[in-house]
Amino acid sequence: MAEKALLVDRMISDIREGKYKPNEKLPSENELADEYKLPRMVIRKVYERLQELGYIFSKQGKGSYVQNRKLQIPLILTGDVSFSEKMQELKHDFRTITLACEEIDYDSAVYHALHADIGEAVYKVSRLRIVDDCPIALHTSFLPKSVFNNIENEGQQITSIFQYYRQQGYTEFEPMRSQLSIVFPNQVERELLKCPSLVPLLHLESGCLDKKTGTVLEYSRIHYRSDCFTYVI
Amino acid sequence: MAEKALLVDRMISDIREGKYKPNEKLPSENELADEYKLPRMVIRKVYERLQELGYIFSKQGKGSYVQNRKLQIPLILTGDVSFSEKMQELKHDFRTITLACEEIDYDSAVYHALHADIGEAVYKVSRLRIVDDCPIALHTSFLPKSVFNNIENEGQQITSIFQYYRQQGYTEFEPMRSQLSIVFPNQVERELLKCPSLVPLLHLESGCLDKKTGTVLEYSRIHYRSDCFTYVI
DNA sequence: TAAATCTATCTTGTTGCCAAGCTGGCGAAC
DNA sequence: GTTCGCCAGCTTGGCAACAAGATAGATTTA
Repeated sequence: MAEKALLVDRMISDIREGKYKPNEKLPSENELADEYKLPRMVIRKVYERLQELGYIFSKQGKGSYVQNRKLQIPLILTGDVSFSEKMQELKHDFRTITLACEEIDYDSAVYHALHADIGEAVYKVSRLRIVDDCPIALHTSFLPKSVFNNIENEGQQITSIFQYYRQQGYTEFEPMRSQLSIVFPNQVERELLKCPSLVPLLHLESGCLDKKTGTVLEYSRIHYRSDCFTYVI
Repeated sequence: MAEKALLVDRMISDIREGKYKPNEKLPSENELADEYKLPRMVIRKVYERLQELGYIFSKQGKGSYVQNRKLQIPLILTGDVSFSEKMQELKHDFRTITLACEEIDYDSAVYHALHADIGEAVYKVSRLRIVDDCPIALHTSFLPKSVFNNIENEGQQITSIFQYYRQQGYTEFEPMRSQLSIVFPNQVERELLKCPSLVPLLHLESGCLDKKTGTVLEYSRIHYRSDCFTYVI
């Protein structure tokens, strides 16, 4: 089965180097099987893997084709510039869809990060980041009602959290230490981000403090598609 | 085929939550197939996926078993503390194996990063980082001979690059801006890091300057196993 | 001639059967 | 009683034959 992994590596190199162009038809499974003297099932598994990694797509009865390459956006991970501002600087067609704004049940991890008590109301604001019509990040913010007391009405309108801070009178804020990890998308994330199951997501957990009072304004979890970004730290 | 992805998600949750303990035998393919009323091939694909993600292993004639979970090491990505020093602080059994120290042919990316001219000699030092007998990172440093003129003899002995800087008289240095991306391991990386093909690697590209003169001391590429770390930035 | 239909042959997708490996139990041999 | 060997029945692994979809060209039909 090492043959399979080797062939996958090779095909990915070929696609990245442009030996196969976007939308170009790849050799049929039988052709490749003959060429490499391997059973067709091995080639099938290679093609299935390439599909789930997002490099190709296959159509029954027709063949397998190279998928269009994704855009590569350089993204500054540190610093106190908001996501919206970062994107607009890069002159991409950027927009945000607010998926939900609702009060959540008690969750120890979230409440602990916000320094919130059990009784306190906390709102979850989920937003989908879309660049050039391609969903590229899922942004979930947790906001305490004690800090943003009209959140249930205003939450839907938020596109940039930093802008919202300023509207609420918090002009100087400070990002908290971020935790970064790599995960694979679950079903909901696969659907929202329109990505196959083997596209790793860069998961960033962070928060934001009010500089004056030290109050925790926000705790956030962001999932970035790792195939759309190069990150700068 | 959505059934497959769903089952994979579910089994991963079950394993992470400890519903299946390490080395515990999982239900046989036929048992699961009967339980979920799915063809055995679907279950087979689920188990194959879990294998390549490193969650389980299968033995022909015996069954499928839960893999021991990997250690989770919090790793500070920024800052000017060396990898060796970071590890020793965390009281892990840490060691480094130097795989190679050799002059490289001209490579535009490397030479550009080092501000080196075409004629100049550049050495590549490859090191494997091992924590608790588990290889967890592959560290490739590119060092110009003009800065480290006895590198061909001393390269094999380097375990900590920062220590080597100091030995060579560079006492104050400054990390350059790092680029971060997510990749899957190629064959060499799979073998060295002893990881299956679907463990994402966190690829960190960086460099180091001498603070006094501004000379580029080093350009480095590090591949971390993403399943062994949580990163702090 | 032109349009419709059929068919051969290519593609990817699916399935069921058999091979290979392991284990425990039964029974023959000593 | 003990040991060895055989075999039935489980496991995972692999493959070949078949199904289903697409298409181009020949054939039929109006």
